[in-house]
Amino acid sequence: MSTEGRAAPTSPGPSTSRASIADVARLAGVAPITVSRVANGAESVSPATRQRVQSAMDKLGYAPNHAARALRSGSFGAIGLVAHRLARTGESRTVEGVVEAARAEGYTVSLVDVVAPTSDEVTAAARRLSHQAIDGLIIIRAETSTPATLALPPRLPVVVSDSSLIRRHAAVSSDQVSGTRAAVQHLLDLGHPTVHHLSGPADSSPAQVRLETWRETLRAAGRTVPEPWRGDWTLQSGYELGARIAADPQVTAVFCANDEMAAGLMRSLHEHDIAVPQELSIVGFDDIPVAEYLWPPLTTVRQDFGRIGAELVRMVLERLRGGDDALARHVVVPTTFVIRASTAGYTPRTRAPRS
Amino acid sequence: MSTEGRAAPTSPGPSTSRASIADVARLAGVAPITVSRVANGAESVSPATRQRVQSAMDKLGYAPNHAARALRSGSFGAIGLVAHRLARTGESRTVEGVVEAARAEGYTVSLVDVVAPTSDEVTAAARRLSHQAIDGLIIIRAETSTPATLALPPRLPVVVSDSSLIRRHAAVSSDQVSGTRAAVQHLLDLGHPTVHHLSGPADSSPAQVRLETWRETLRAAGRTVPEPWRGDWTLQSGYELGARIAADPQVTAVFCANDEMAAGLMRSLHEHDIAVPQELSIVGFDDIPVAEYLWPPLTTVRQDFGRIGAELVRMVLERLRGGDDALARHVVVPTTFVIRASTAGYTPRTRAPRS
DNA sequence: GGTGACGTTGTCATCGTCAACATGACGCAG
DNA sequence: CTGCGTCATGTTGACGATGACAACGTCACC
Repeated sequence: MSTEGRAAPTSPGPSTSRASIADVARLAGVAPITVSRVANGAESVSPATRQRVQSAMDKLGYAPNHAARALRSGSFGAIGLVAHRLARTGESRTVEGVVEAARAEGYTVSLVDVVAPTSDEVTAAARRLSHQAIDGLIIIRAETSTPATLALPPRLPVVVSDSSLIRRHAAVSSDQVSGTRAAVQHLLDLGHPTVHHLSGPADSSPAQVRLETWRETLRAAGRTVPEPWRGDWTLQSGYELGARIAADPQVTAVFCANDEMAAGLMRSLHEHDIAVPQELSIVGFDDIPVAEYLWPPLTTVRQDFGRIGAELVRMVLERLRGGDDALARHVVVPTTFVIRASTAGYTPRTRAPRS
Repeated sequence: MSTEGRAAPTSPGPSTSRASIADVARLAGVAPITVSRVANGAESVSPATRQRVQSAMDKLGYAPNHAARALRSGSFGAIGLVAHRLARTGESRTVEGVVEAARAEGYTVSLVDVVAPTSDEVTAAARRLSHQAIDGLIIIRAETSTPATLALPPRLPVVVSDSSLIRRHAAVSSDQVSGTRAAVQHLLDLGHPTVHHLSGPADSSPAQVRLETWRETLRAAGRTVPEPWRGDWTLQSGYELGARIAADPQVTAVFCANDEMAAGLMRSLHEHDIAVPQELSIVGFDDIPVAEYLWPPLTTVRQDFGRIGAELVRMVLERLRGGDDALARHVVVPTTFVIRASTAGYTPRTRAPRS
């Protein structure tokens, strides 16, 4: 009497008490292990038994309990992903790349975001995730200005993208240097005396790289390096700085650290009646979908975010399975310089800006 | 001799054999349950013991095994999320909303995408997820044209967004009807004899709603209903259809089913030398960040994707905890009509299009 | 000094699955 | 008819954490 039937769901959480392997076994009149064998493609089960088990499973709507399976096997089939502001173009496309690559490998992705890209926040997020069930961890654009050591669970494979953590962890990054160089050189080749820069926020590692490379390229060409303007990646910041850029007739070429700021800038120049590219050339970065359809179509540096995502997954899984330390620690994904119509040969700006 | 020490990690997967609660207990000289108590904020543990356990945990880098915890408690602390083409604006912003809301509730999000928004694909994705450890499921924009029943695990709370599955599952959707009506009415109020429509793909439920509402609004106003153009949400499709729209001098007002297509269209009209809004008024849908910075700034219907994401999470958790069936089955999130500069009063188009 | 209350810590059992080993049935060669 | 291999199926136990309950020590109070 005491062992008969299933106990009422008194103790465990308010969970969905789904059918377990034992229920199926009872209904099919077999041992639990047989059900397990059927559920897993299985080795040697007679067709008759298999059939009986199968219909019992269907009848009860049985789905294997992943927690139990993970507990038993020690692996979860999931990769953790920490991102910041994931609705932004680069982020969301990288996330998409990660998710697609993970799916191809039979993994799902556990996503958490951080409110601010500080070291503490990322640590907290990683901890939150490691309390979750994950086999590896990907951190996208951890724009920590203070690269304190992240307190991560030991033995958890970690791969980061474009961040100041590159030195401490395996990493995937875009070839920002080549992209930036191509962009700046393109403008110089067009005859512009120098190239101004609308940079990203100071705490962003990619922004720093683009800024540095821009500076170096100008220096290498023996040009004067003007003071850069500091934006925050948003369209609005590009738009607002546009007023200052319009007011300075020295500026004939601007390399923007991303396409959004370039778009905001172009809009502002429109309003100030400055013709792009006749009076002022603009280059962006990222190649967001709308870049090609702006007016004029934006010359920019294309990043292959999908590939970055795929590489991130590949590296995590490599570490997961191999365990070897002889693995590549840093993969660089090439960028492509795309010339459209927002750049043109140098001509001095003559017209006074309209206020 | 046989029972002493831990067995070499022969049997279970190649997993990271992290320290277990037993290891910590041994090191601290206490029982496992005490470690458990310390790990969980705990009730009654003496400061001395707590301290000892804490340092043992730190020393071993202990992190609780979530699989075991989930197995015991029956809940996973994770919400499954199925999305399609998640790098698109609406999708990525909704995902961001979901992730933020989930974090606030202490949940993480398990993300999978589907290659195509078919019923089969979504079912497969959901199954893949339910093999994962999730407590509830959110399906974003399942644009199934054939709303066959999804074969989902029983008792798994499911909430969908903007899809043809609305009838079968709890749902959150934008108030597309009001938004569309406001957009079309705005153009009619400006004196345009009728309003053309650049619609989304036929298999998209939101596209259908916008199309239907546009049609009804025109009918209610007693206007002729022109044949709609069919796009596929992309900038490119808007751009390509732009040639035809430019060629038809009857067209003076176009309601586009999303901002991307509107942007593509505007670019095309630029090239055909048709002035927006003087000769042709355009309204978009979504209010993507760049909409405000296009030239001219785009009049559009703003969707509150963040709120949609938050509502999705709220409804899933409600179902998860309450279990009551007396819960709201359908939440509508308001849209906002944002008037900018891409619409103007009606004037007949006189100039012949260029080419 | 004995008794009970309380606060701390431990024992046992359990969640669902699956690897390892054990058992049983059957067939076939010698 | 015996012995052994083969295949299908069953039994046992362990993965790690933790709820229920028990046991222990300490202290206050009568």
